[in-house]
Amino acid sequence: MKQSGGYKTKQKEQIIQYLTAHEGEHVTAQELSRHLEAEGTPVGTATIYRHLDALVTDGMLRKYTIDSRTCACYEYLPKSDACKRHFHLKCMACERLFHVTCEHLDGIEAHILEHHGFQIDQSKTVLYGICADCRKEQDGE
Amino acid sequence: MKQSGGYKTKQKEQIIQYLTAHEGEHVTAQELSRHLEAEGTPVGTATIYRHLDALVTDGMLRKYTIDSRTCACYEYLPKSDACKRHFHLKCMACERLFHVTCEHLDGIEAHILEHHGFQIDQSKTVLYGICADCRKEQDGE
DNA sequence: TTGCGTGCAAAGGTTTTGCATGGCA
DNA sequence: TGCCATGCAAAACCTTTGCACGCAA
Repeated sequence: MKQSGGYKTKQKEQIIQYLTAHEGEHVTAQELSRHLEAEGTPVGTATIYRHLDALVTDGMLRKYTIDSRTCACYEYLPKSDACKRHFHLKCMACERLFHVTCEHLDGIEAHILEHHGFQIDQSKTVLYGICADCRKEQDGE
Repeated sequence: MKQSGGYKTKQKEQIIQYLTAHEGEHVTAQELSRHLEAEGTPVGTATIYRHLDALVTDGMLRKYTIDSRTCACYEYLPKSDACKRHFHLKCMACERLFHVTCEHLDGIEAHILEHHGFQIDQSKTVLYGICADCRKEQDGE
C-alpha cells in the first residue's frame, strides 16, 4: 500500500491531524477548510481536495455522499479492522448521523450474503429512520 | 398525504410518465431533461428540479447519490404498500435494484428499534453492495 | 537542484433562486 | 380572473484543473 507517498508538508500534517482527531465523525471539505483557517493555518481548497482524494485512494479515508447533501463527506478509518465495520443510521428529523457497531447487524450482512447472494458494503450503506430523541418529541406533539 | 397538489400540466405529466416507466432504475435530472428534449417536449431545468423535489417530498420518488456520480439520482417508488415492507438492495456494479422481502430482515428493524432506539424507515433505506451475478464476474476476472 | 506540493484563479458541472410571463382551474 | 407553473438567466455551490512559485528531500 502506497502510504500517501511524497513529501511531508505542514499542510498535509494539519489535514491528517484534524481527520484523525475526528475519527468516527463525518467531515466535509468545507469544515476542514474552515477549521484550518480558524487555526491560523489556512490551506488552499485545491490542496485540501487533493489530499482528501489521495487519502481515500490510500484507504485511510472513506468518502460518502450523505442523503441530500450536495457535498461529500469524509471519515477517517482507524487502522484496526474491527472498527471499520459499522452501519450508519441517519435520522431524517434531526439529520444527525449515528454510528452503530453491533454483532447482530453483522449477522444481517452474513444472512443477506448467504440467503440472497448479496454482498453488502457497510461503508456505503446508510439506514434512514427516526432516532430515539426525535421519536420522543414527535410522540409528545 | 398531499398528492403533489397543484395544477395538472403537460410538463408534470411528462416527467411522471418517464419516471414511472423507469421504475426500479435510477434517473438523473440530466437524463430526464435530455429525454424530454428528445421527445420534442423540452422542459426547463428549473421546472424539472422543482418537480423532482416535490415528488420526493410527496414520497413518490426517492433521492439518492451514488458515490462516483456528481449528480443526484431519483427513483420512482411504486405505490404498492408492499414496497414499504421490504428492503432495497442496490448493486453498485450493475446498478440494478433488488427488492428483498425476508422475515429475517424484518428482524433488523425490530432489533435496531429495541437495542438502539432507532426506528428504521425501510422505504427510505437502500442497502448498497454487490449482487451475486457481479460478484461472480469479479471473481472470474 | 529536482520535482512534487501549494495556492490562486478560472473552469466545469449541478442545483437553486428571482422574476416576468404563460396556462390551469 | 386568480394563482400556480414555467422558463430564462443568473446566482450559489462544490469540485477540478492549469499554471507559476515555493519548499522538501
